[in-house]
Parts: sequence; C-alpha cells; structure tokens
Amino acid sequence: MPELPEVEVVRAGLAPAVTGARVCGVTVHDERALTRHPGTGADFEARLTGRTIRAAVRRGKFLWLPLVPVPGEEPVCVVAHLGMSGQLLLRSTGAPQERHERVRLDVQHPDHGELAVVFADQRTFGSLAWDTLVPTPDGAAGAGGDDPAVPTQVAHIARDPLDPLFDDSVFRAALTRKRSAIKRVLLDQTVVSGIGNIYADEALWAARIHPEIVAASLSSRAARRLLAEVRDVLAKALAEGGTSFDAQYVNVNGQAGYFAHSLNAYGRTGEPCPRCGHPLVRVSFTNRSSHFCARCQKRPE
DNA sequence: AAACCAACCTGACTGC
DNA sequence: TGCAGTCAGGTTGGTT
Repeated sequence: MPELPEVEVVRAGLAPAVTGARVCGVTVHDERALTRHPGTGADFEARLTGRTIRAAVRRGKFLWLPLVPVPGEEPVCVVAHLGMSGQLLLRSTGAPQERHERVRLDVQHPDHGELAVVFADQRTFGSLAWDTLVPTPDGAAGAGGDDPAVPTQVAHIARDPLDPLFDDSVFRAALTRKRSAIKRVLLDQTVVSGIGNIYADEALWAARIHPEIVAASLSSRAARRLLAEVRDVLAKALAEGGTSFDAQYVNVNGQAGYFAHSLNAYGRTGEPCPRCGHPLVRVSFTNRSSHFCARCQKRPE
C-alpha cells in the first residue's frame, strides 16, 4: 500500500505494537526482501536479534524503526520500503506463514506480550535493511517529532507535504527550475516525497492542471493551488485509511482502506469527470498511466 | 546537472 | 484450456 497515506497508516498501526519491544527472533525467508541490506540474510538476523525498537518513523514512503542505542555504537535502525506490494502485518506469535511472507520478526513487548511483525511482499520491490542514522540534511527534526536524524538511504528524500517543516516556498522555487512535466516533478521524491501515481493524478485533477504542463510554466498561483490540493488529497486519503483496490493494500491488521471510493480521476478511464461530465482519459506517461479530464485540465497550445 | 528509460518481480485479467 | 500480451500503488542506476 505504498503512497504516503498508506505508509502512514502502517506506521501508525505499527508504532504502539513495536515501540519498546525487544526483537527476540528474526527469520528471513527470502533474501530478495533485503536488496537494500548491505549483508546476507544471516547477517540481518544476527544484527537485529536482541535489539529493542525505539519508535516507528516515516518520511515520504520510507518507514524506519530506530533501535535503542548500544554503548559505543553509532545510531542505527531498520529501514523499510513497501515498494509496489509490500505489507507489514501484526500477527500472533506462531501464526501461519503468509502467502508472500519474506521476513518475520518475533518481538516481545513489555505491555502487549509476544507478537510477530511480518513483512510480506508479492512483487519483491519492497525491502527491509539495516541502516545507520545520519543527521538530517537541513539539521531540523526528522519526521514524527523524532530526533534530527534519518537513515542514510533516506537522506536524499525530501520532506513530505504533511511534514510541519516542509517549506512551501522552497518547493515552489524548485518548480520554477524544472523543465519537465509537472506530474514528473510531483513524483520526484527528491523534490517532494510521498506522492505516487494515484495522488499525483488526483491532486492535478483537483487543481485543474494538465499532467504534462512544464513545471516552470506554472504561475505562482497555480503552484500554490496544486500544493494545497496535494495536501488535501493526502489528508483525506489518510483519514479514510488509504486506497485499497484489492487485498494487496492493507493496514497492519490486514484491513483495506476506503479511499478508492473517493477517487475522482485515477482508474476511472471513460467515466464522466465528476466536475464537468466529460469522459476521463488515460494516457501513457513515463512507463505508467495518467488519468485526467481533457476538458478541465487543458494543456496550453 | 537534468532528464529519461530499462530493470527489478509476481499475478490478475483480456483477447485470440 | 492455453497462451501471449498488458497492466499494476515504486525506486535505482546507468545513459544521454
């Protein structure tokens, strides 16, 4: 379930279960889930076993679990990315293996007892990895009111639009320097993080902006409107538990989100635009699809 | 430096 | 029933 709202739903579900919990066992079923881990599966298991989780933190679509420090060691964490089909599930200890289970952490929580944290991932684009925490590039606090640190793998990722320290004027200034299509810029995680194909299409539809307009050609007013719509759609989707089209995209308890019912453009090819009634179109774009209303979202001649 | 594309995977669905 | 082709929520690393 992998754009900002879905990852935040997972983070929020994970946090109370893992904060303060001790990892008493790690099982790597499939090393393809560790493509971003610097060592083998056995190395991952050995490093993590016996450690205590301090929090569950997110930036954009990345999620990480900082570990309680060991004296003399640099700050470390387990960093997770769900890719296209990754899930983090909370299960009872000893629960049967999930269909696409790749890694299992058995944890012991001082208040909640034993629990299994299962990483399942059909397409294996997601991953878990051991990583060190480094100071945030801007020196300010990381996500979730945590300390000013991010995993090295996340250092290049911009703050997301729901981060209180996201700088709107820096974002708008970046747009004026980009000659590529506005949708491509929205999907560039080094400019603004957390937005994927669904919410890019939804925000552009809401702001009445054609996805292929050159970013730099947007007026300051249009850029402000777009950012406001990005925030609005992310917040609404989060409130609805995220977007689920099938059983792949679920929270830590395996439940789907409801936002698919509220989509205005994404996946609605041929249906009438909810605003003007003109049929929505799907256009191939960057090896994926854009959905929009050609009447409401005019491309300049 | 910025922009683009192929590659990494599995599974569901469509049309012949 | 089978088989080929298409599509799916993302990121990276290499090439222009």
